[in-house]
Amino acid sequence: MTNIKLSKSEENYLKSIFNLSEFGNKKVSTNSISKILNIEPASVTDMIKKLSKKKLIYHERYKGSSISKSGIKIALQIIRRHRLWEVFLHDKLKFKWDQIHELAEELEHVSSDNLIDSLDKFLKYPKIDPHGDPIPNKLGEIDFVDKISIYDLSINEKGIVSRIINEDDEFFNLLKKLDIEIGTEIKMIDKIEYDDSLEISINNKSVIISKQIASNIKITKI
Amino acid sequence: MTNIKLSKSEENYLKSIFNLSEFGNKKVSTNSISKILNIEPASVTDMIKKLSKKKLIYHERYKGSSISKSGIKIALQIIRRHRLWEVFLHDKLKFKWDQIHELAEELEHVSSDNLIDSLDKFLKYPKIDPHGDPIPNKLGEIDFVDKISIYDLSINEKGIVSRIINEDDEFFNLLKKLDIEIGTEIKMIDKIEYDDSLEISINNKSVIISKQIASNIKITKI
DNA sequence: AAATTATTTTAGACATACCTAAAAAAAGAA
DNA sequence: TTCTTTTTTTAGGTATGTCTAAAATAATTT
Repeated sequence: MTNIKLSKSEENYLKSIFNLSEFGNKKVSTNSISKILNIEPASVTDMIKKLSKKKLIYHERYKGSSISKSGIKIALQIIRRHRLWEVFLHDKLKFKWDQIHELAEELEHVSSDNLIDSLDKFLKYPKIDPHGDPIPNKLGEIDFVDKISIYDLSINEKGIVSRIINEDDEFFNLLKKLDIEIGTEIKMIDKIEYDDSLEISINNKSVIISKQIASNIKITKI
Repeated sequence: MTNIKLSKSEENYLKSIFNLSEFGNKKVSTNSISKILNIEPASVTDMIKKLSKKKLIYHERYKGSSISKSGIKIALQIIRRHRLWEVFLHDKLKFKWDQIHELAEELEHVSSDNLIDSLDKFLKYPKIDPHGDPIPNKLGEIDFVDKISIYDLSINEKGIVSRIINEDDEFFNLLKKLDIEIGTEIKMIDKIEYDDSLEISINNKSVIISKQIASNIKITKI
């Protein structure tokens, strides 16, 4: 493996490009990278040239960028590091759910394979992070689990909360109040056509959640 | 507290200057910093100017630098972070003794008070790192323990290994073979005048260690 | 005390990763 | 299709942290 050590910036760009590309399937515009990283488009163009030269992405002038095989491989390792640190921060250091992302963003750039593999072992090889996102293994492989919208449950069907998409503070507090977190069992009681809200049961208590909340929660059927 | 966020480089310089200054008591030469950090003296001069402007050190042209009160405060926090990560790497991730320094060197620059305090709690507020060096608390206070040379034990007196100074691989392997690590109980059996070697007892087995080895091991009497 | 050597600083460069302003190309609207 | 708007790139600039070569100062030797 050609293991060139990337700078923190290069890693951040590569991760963003990977995320925007939907697993390498879509071309990514310069502007979209600019927006995600909060860096001016002109600077993004500079970095695109740099990553292209390293064959981590392909780029055609004025036509957007796509991530290469080796780019994907590296991006998955960065994501692996990020998510393992998130598990550590949440499960071991007892950080709240909405505080771990920022810290993991720093820790992910401390990149020793040895360190990450030991951390993985220490955490007992977790498959998902505290947001319900899957953690790539050493080889970059991901266990895909069928995640469906909460809407896809029929009346009286049950599911387990497996991913919570939104990350802001208010949303987090709301979910806490509702006793919803990753792993929570949910049963569909009723679908209210009028405003697309849902009546669901959590720990045998029935609550009504709005369309907006429901659409940010993914589940796996059981 | 004026909490200016320092760059990784600035932190490394400050830590080195603190270490060279013997707790702020000695002036530090540009050349000594240069040697420790493996950076040319000209570059060190540049950084000295920068840290002076921030009042973290004092500097008189051609006369050396000394670290300020606020510089010491920050240096101790960097050292705290470093040593806590070392405990984590050693005790939790099971890294060997001689591998932890390098990794902690990276992790120490991820500087969130919240993170470090949580790590401290998770590790149950350790007082010393795996090398036996004391860990400053949140306020920068250090528990000084009387560390004496192994030579100061009289015949039949006992002590606990509390610090191992040297860090190279060979020395580490030697100590492992002798079953000596931080916390090991040692009893003085005999002092051999001829070559200043010592006969000591470790776990009831008697061994002879050379002057060179003995001088790199500190103990506390019990 | 003068000469030599060592240390420290200045001066001028360079790479990285940003920026702004303006030009070039592509996309959308009239 | 031509005009307008949006996107992307180029050109030139800045701060950080490093470098080398040369000058200034301090320390040591003769």
